[in-house]
Formats: sequence, C-alpha cells, structure tokens
Amino acid sequence: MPRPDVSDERKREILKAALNIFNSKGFTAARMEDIAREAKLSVGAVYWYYKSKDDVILAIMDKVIADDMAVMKQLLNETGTVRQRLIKYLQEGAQEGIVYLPLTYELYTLAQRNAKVRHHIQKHIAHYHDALAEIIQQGIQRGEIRKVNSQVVATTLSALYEGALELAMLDSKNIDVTKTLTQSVNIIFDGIAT
Amino acid sequence: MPRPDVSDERKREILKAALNIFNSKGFTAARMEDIAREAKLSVGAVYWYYKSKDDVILAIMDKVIADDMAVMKQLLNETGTVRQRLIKYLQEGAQEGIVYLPLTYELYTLAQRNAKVRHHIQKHIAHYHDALAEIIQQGIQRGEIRKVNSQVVATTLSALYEGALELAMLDSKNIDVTKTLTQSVNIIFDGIAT
Amino acid sequence: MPRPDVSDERKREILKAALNIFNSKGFTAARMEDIAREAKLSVGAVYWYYKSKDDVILAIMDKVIADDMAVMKQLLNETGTVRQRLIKYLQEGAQEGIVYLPLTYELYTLAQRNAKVRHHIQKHIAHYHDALAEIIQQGIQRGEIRKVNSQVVATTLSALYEGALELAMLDSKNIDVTKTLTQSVNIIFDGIAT
Amino acid sequence: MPRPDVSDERKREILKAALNIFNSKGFTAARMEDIAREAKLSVGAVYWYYKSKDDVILAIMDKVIADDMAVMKQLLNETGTVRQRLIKYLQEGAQEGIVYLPLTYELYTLAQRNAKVRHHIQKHIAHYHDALAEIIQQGIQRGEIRKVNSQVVATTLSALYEGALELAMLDSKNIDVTKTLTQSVNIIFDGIAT
DNA sequence: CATGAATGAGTTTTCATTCAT
DNA sequence: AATGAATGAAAACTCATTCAT
Repeated sequence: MPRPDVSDERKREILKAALNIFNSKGFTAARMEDIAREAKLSVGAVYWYYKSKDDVILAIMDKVIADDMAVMKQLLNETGTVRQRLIKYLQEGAQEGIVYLPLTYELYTLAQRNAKVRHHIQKHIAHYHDALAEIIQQGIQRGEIRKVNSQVVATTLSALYEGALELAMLDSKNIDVTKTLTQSVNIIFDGIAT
Repeated sequence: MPRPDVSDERKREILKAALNIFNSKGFTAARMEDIAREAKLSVGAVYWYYKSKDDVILAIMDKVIADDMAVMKQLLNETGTVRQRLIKYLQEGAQEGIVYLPLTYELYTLAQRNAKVRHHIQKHIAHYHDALAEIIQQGIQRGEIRKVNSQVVATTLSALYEGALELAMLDSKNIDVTKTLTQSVNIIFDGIAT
Repeated sequence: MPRPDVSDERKREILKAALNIFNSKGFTAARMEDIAREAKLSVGAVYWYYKSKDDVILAIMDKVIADDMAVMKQLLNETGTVRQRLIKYLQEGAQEGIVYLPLTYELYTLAQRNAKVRHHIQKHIAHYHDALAEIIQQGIQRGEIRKVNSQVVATTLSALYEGALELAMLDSKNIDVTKTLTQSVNIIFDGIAT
Repeated sequence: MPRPDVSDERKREILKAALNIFNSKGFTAARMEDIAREAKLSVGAVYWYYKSKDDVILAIMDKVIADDMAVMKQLLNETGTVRQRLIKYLQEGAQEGIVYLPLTYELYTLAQRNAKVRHHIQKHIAHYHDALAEIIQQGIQRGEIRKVNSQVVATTLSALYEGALELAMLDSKNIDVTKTLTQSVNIIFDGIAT
C-alpha cells in the first residue's frame, strides 16, 4: 500500500519557508539552513526537493507571480464604474503586493542579471498591462472615458502603481500607498474622462 | 613642503571604479579585487581609503544621490511652460537615471535592511518631491494649473517617474521611458490644467 | 512452506549492477543510488543485502577474482604446443580482462591502502603464477623449452601480460593487446626454446 | 623595491606537499586541508596558487612525468653493451618509479575518465617507447641484436617494466622488481640476440 | 602609501547511511 | 523485504580583511 505522495506538500512547505526567509533577509543573506529550519526539515531534505538555492529562487518567483495573477483575475470581475473598479483594483493589489515587496525587489534586482527571471517578469507585466487595458477599453465603450489609447493609459497606470509601491517601500512613514494611488488615479481620470 | 594630497583624487577614482563594477555585477557578486583592478590599484590600497566593502557601498550611495541632486538643480532653472519644463525635467532625469538603474535597485533593495541607506534615500526623495512641488506651485501661480495640492501631484509625478524607469528596466524592448513619461505627464496635465 | 530464498539471486543482481557502475564511473564517483537504479531496486534494498558501500566493493573484488580464476582454469585444459597454448591463454585472458580493466585498476589502487583487498589480490596472483609455471613445466618436460626456472618465466609472462593490458588501457589507439602479447610471447619463447 | 617573486617557490612547495599527501592517501581521500597543512599554508593560500583540487592534480601529473623524463634522458647517455645499459636503465627507472607508484596508479585510474590526463600519459608513453626503440636500434647496428622490429621490442620491454612494477606494488614481499626485471630482460635478450 | 600574499570563517552542496512505514 | 524520504557530517571553494614588507 503506497504511502500518499508527500512530495507536493513538502515542496509547498519549503517554498513557504523560503518566501518568508527571502523576504526578510534577502536572497544573498538567506542561508539554505535558514530555509530548512523554517520548514522544519534538514538541509539535505531541502536539497531532496530542490537541487540548488537558485532552483528555490526560481520556484519562488513562479509562485509569487502565479499568486499575483490569481489576485488580478479575481479583481477583474467586480462591478461599478471603471474609475471605482480601477481604484479598488490597484488599491487591493497594492495591499497584497506590499507584503512581499522586499522579495519583489530582490527579484527585480536579480532580473537584471538573469535572463530567465527577466523574461518571466516581462510576461507577467504584459499580462498585467493587458488586464488594465481591457478595463480602460470597457470605460471607453461605456462612455466613461474619452477615446484614448488604452495601452498608453494602462502603462501609465502600471507605472504609477509600481512607483507608488516603491515610494511606499522606501518611505512608508511619509507615503501612504492607498492614498497616493487614489489621488493619482483620480488625477489621471480627470485627464481622460469624457 | 607638503606634497599635494592625492587622497581625494584616489577616493574618487575608487568610487568611480566601484560604481561601474557594482552597476554591472551587483553588490554581492562584486569582489573587492574587481574594484581594485578597475581602479588600477591593489586590494590593500582600496582598504587604505575605505575600511570595508560596506563603506564603499555607502560612499557610492552618497555619490549617486549627490550626482542626482546636481542634475535636478540644474534642470529647475529652465524656461518655458511648466508642462514643458516638467516633461523635459523628467525625461532628462530618466536618461541620466537609467544608466545606473541597476545600481539604484541594488540600493533600494539594500535600503530595506539597512536603516542608514534607507534614511539617506528618504531624504533624497523628500528633496525631489519638494523640487517637483515647487514647479507645480509655479504652474498654479502662473495660471497654467488649477488649484491642486502640489504635494499630491508631486508624489504622483514622482511615482510615475520611478515606475516608468522600473518598467523600462524590466522590459526595455517594449517600454520606452521617454515616450511613456511624455504621454503620462500629458494625461496628468490634462487632469490638472485650468 | 518456505518460499524460495531470493537472497542469493538479489545479491548477484546487485553485484552485477555494481560491477557495471563501478567500471564506468569508478568507486568514488559511483553512488549507491546509481547501483540501486541499475539493479532496479531501492537504496534501502541494497543496504538490506550489503551493509555498506565498502561491503559491495569487497564483494565485487571477490567476484572479479573468482570469475578470472574460472577463465584461467578452463584455459589450462587446452591442447597444442605450450607456446600455442600460452599465447591463446594470454590472449583470451586479455580479451576477458580488458572489459573490466578500469575496475581492476580501481582495485589495484585500493589495494595499496586496504590490506584485505591487497591480500586477496596477492593470493590471486600466486594462483595465476602457479598456473603459468605449471604450463612452462610441461613445456620443459615435453622438450619444447630448455631447462629454465619456471617461476621466473611465469613472473615474466605475468608481468608482460599485466603491462600489455595497462599500456592498452592507457593508449588503446596505438597499442593492440593481442598483437603485443603474441609478439612478446614469441620473443620470450625464442629466448627459452630448446 | 619589489620583493622577490615567491610564486614559483610556493607553487613548488605546494606541489611537493601534494605529492606526499596524494601518494599516501590517494586523490580522493586527500583533503585540500591536508595539503595546506603539509605545505605549512592555509587552505586559502593553496587556492591562491591553484584554483581547484583538479588543478593541483594536473600539476602533479606534469611534475611526475617531467621528473620521469629527466631520469630517462640521463640514463640514455650511459656506456656499455645495450643489454647492460637496458638492464641498468629499467632497474634504475624502477627504483625511482616505485616510490611514487601509488600516485602513478591514481593517475592511471584517473586517466580512464579524464581525457587531459590520458593524453598527457599517452604522450609520455610514446616518448618512453621511442627512447627504448632507439637503444634497441643501436644494439642492432652494433651487431648485438639481430634484425628485429625495434618498436615491437620496445613495447615488450615497456610492458614488462610496467607489469613488473605493478606486480611489485601488489606483492612486494614475493616479487622483487629488480630481480624480476633483470631476469626477464635477459630472457628477452636471449630471444633477440644475434 | 602601496602591494599582494596569506588567512580562515562561512556557504553551498553531496551522499553514505538510517529508519518509519 | 522493500521503499524512499530524511539526516547530517563532511568537503571544496570563496572572499572580505589583514599585515609584513
């Protein structure tokens, strides 16, 4: 009688542990032993499931992005005006995103020297822009927004979002992401409203 | 008869070398020997001027920020409408900034775990926002911009700027900073114009 | 009703697997897992039959030598002149021996630091020399060979055999064992013929 | 005033240390720390001169072979009959060779899985055979040896030499290299004498 | 001031062996 | 008997830092 396959379970546990460790210490300072301890396993066990530290990092990236996508998709099926929905979308995205922002910045930094990481992130950004552009397009069709290039506005909103998170990460005392995003998006909507 | 002090000269050379090495390899991967070689010095000589790798990193941060400030100040004394000046300001800032963006991201990542770095960057951001707010204020006084909270707009512009650079860094093929910034700033100006 | 003992069968399978793995990878590089996979067993199962890697190596040694002995004995019961029989004997021995020569050299190397291995091999060499000496003795009795010290000639032939295999192992392109052995044995027989 | 370059000196010291350690423990069991201690250096210092353990091994191989060549060349300029010279040549070579025979066998074993090592050894063997063939040729010209293929005889002598060393290594109690070689070479000379 | 050889603590990774199931 | 996940003790290698010259 075969025992249930613990492989997936363990991998998830290790990834969760790695997520915490990487987020609080950074990729470089994080020791494989830290991850093992956090996952309540031995170092060897971690290596049983992931063949190197880089492997864990890549898996983390996949997970972070996949989770992000899930949040995104869910937020797209909301009701209300486009302005309201976008503000809610960006705000909630930011609230989720800020928790693992240190890790995100580790990934961005890594992306500059690792093509695989970079391409993964690029694909993610493209998805994200498309989702934003789609909402904008809806706004145009409903007459809430005047005829603008939805891709351009999507990029603007995306840059705003990323920038707001960055500023908040660097100076959380003086910069409130939610407030900043709300105000900024309103300014932009004033500029593109019919 | 005292010989001329070569100390400052050497320090500057080391910093310039470190800037290049850090920018292309990242803080962690960069070795003190790399910096020494780039500066055409011995490892020991580098340690004569800076007492640790961290010391060099902190000095680099000071330099990067100081240089950035200098560019900023210069751009503030331009002529033209506020919209024109701002676009020019952000565009040229971006052009300068993108060269050492990898290094900037190394610093941002570091900032999350190092209070000294973080505070330095926060001060810089404050300066930057003030400069932007000042221009906005001028625009309001000149009647180009309607009465808005200049700090809010400054934060929006700053977030936009940072976000645009980030997107460009991550996906330079598909995202053109200059174009993105121009279009975005125009949308915002449409939103805040009188 | 006792089930048939699969123990010996399994042990033989493991040894056969180990023989191949050790021969192609060497003792050090070979992992227990490699052996297990080759034997279509789990690592734990291998440890059920052999209590350590060294145990497997020692068993391999026994097997290699036993197999070699079997070949030897068989070849001694041939017909023809002593010269012919010897050439055939050495040639066929070489043909068998060269397949597992890498493994043999692993064992020789090991023998220098492991008394048990060394003694085993020494006993084998003694057997081998005795067999050769016996053939030489026959040659003397039959008048094919002049009165020589059969042990000395046996050692010479043995050295020649081992050396020829070694040279062939190191440079199979330029050195043909069979040819080398034939020519060498002929030279020696010219030297000891009546 | 530049200090004298200690680089060559250190490299030689490390190699000497490595030679001893490798010879007594074998490549695998030898730790870099063992070599460092033997050379009275730190591990880091060893890595300052050789960038990996394999590097040290390859350097050792070069040294062993170079030293061997030196012995060879020296022995070729001797006087006496070819038979006498050859016996002296092989005997003295064996006396030198037997000291580092364990190491030699490590190299032979390694050669089977490392092309670089293999090719190096092959070149060495070729040199060695050529030297032997040259002596044989002289013997033919001087009328001491009848017209034989000198390369074949050289290979025979070489195999004999290698085999005698091997047997001696495996069973030094019962096999005396010097005696074995003398007797064997005499048998062969009886076979090829005019 | 400057050199660059030397140090050694710290990290990733491997793998023989064990053991709960 | 058999499995294969888990352990943990090595071991190779790196590199910031020091220091004799």
